[in-house]
Amino acid sequence: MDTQHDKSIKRAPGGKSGGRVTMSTIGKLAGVSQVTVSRALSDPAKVSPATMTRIREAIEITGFVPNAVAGALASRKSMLISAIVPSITNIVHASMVQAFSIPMREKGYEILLSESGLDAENEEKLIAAHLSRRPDAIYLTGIHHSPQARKMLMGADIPVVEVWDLTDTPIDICVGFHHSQAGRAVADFVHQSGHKRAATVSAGDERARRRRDAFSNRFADLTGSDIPTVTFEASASLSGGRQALSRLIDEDNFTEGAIFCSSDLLAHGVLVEAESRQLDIPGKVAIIGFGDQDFAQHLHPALTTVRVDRGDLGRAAATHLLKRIAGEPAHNAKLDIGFTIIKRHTA
Amino acid sequence: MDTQHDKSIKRAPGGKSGGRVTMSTIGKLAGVSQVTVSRALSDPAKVSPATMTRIREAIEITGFVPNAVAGALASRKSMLISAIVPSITNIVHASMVQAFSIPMREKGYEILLSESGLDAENEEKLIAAHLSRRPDAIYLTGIHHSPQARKMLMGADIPVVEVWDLTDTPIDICVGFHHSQAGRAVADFVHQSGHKRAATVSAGDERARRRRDAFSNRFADLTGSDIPTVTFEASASLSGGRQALSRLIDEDNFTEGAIFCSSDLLAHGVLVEAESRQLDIPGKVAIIGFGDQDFAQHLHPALTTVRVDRGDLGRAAATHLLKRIAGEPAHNAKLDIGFTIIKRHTA
DNA sequence: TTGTACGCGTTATCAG
DNA sequence: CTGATAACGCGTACAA
Repeated sequence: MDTQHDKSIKRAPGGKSGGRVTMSTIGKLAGVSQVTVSRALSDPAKVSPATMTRIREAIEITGFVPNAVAGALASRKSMLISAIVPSITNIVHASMVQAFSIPMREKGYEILLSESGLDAENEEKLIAAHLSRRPDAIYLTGIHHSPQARKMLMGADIPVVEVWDLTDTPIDICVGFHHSQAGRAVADFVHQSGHKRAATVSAGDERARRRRDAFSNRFADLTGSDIPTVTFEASASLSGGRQALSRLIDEDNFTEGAIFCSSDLLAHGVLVEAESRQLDIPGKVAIIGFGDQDFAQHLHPALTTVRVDRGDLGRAAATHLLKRIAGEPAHNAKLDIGFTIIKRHTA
Repeated sequence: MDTQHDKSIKRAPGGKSGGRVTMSTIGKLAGVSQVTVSRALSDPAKVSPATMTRIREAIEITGFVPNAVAGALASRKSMLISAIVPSITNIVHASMVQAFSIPMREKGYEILLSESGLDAENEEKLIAAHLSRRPDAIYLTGIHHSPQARKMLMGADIPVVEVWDLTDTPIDICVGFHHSQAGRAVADFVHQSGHKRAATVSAGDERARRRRDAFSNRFADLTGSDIPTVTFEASASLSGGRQALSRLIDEDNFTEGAIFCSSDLLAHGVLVEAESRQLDIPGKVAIIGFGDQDFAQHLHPALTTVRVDRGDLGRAAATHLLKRIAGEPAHNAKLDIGFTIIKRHTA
């Protein structure tokens, strides 16, 4: 169709008006070669102050912005980090990548961010798309990836950090905590608080289920009781929590015991519903959330929950990745960031 | 004499197993040239089924992932969209880019996302960094950018969409609403509800201030009263809201009237503090938030607030950008997405 | 349907 | 300190 555009560009090695401005353009203006411009930008100490000045001026008047695409191709370094998270609107993951991004950005890396929606198949496609941009490293959420994804990852030959979970067989680096451990710890906690019954309210994602199951199994071992559960396939919401408690009460006749929720949001919903039913908290019904979000401590009564330091986690992921990028062959590194049960007033 | 390809492959220094696999590699394996591989990938219909199969096999066994960096350089299309938001952990912006990303991703675009932290100088650096990767378009938050940033943006000659605010002089496309209009509307609303006094609790960012000032000016015009205010330079938080009300009461002797907060989070804090002081809501103290976040409707009493449809906004931004990318010369497009006051039980 | 030649805008490697 | 020249891996004419 419009070959005019192409032509004008091909023809433009000398032209500049509106045409692309490259290092050659700058060089011409400053009376040096393109290579010198490149050096001036990457290592100013290697060019004479005089030419440096002229180059600066040329850049200033043209508004030249170096083409990092060409740079990446030539140097085989993209200064790009690929990151894949389940959802960017989920504060858990948003705050982890945020913490992760800061040190990376300081080192000159940019972040290519995509959302997998917790779908392994979709994640695989995203990994392929990201890998095609030749990132210098990749940040993944969780430890479960399709076989094909793993293969591509290994083949890419770049550092990989898997966060928010732990495994004995990481692709490369792994920074997180054991979700099942957290579930068991909560079970022990509520059992020691004297509760004889328990229930769970959980989102459908794999890690939430793992916490829930670990909790249920441990609590069952401890008390012999069976543990009713409400699971959402959709994403967690406050109203979901309210409905969950209603179902627990109306369908499972659960009117006394501890309720372990897979997120503070769900816990908040359960709390709201419990209050509207004027249940005694934590006397008869105890509620435990997960995540220790900002609002948790301000609810009435303040929410007992499980805290994982997402800032630390993200920073640790960055630190380890940076080391690997720098050449340190720290394969199969595992870092357990742990968790803390924050006892407040709902349990 | 241009046997570059052969040379480069033979030359592969340290030639080990993990040598880079390119389209040439695939071509060799499939018995075709590099171009045919390129075509097979971009337009399968243009190669014979037989070669297509052989190429597929070669790709399969090598785990080849096309190099989009080289592709972008050659085609002058990066299929990359640059996005700059104040903060990724702010649900307002996270949900807008999320909505924006979906249609973009569907069209094959990837998102390069960075956080400016509401700092214009930092934003300028980010814009430069992003522009160096030659994105096909750019998504910016807000309408205030440094002169240098504007210059670079104009020079980049790519579609630009500015969201979450409105101006008569957009760089290119603009999708948002008038913050001052929202502030005035809230002033009218509380005035009509019969309040004779008002106060504001606001974060320090420019748009929040604009809403606050419009509110204050209008309310002052309407009632002649002066409007005490608490402003945070730090990011808004629930505890900030609590402190704000304390200050309003203790320092400004504000015990009756409407309080317009710059976010639901701050409003929640004010609400919590008001309840702990057992103030009559909305009888004596009315509280209006901003954002209509998920939790707003579930608070007790449910929070009256201002809603802006961020999903619509993000999608609209994507739609318009896509059109511009497709060649539509819709310069200086403005789209007012509007806002709604959601009356609930705090005002 | 397939291939050749070349350019995209840098960095890397040598020379000078 | 500066400059040729060759990659980097792919798309885009144009030919065959």
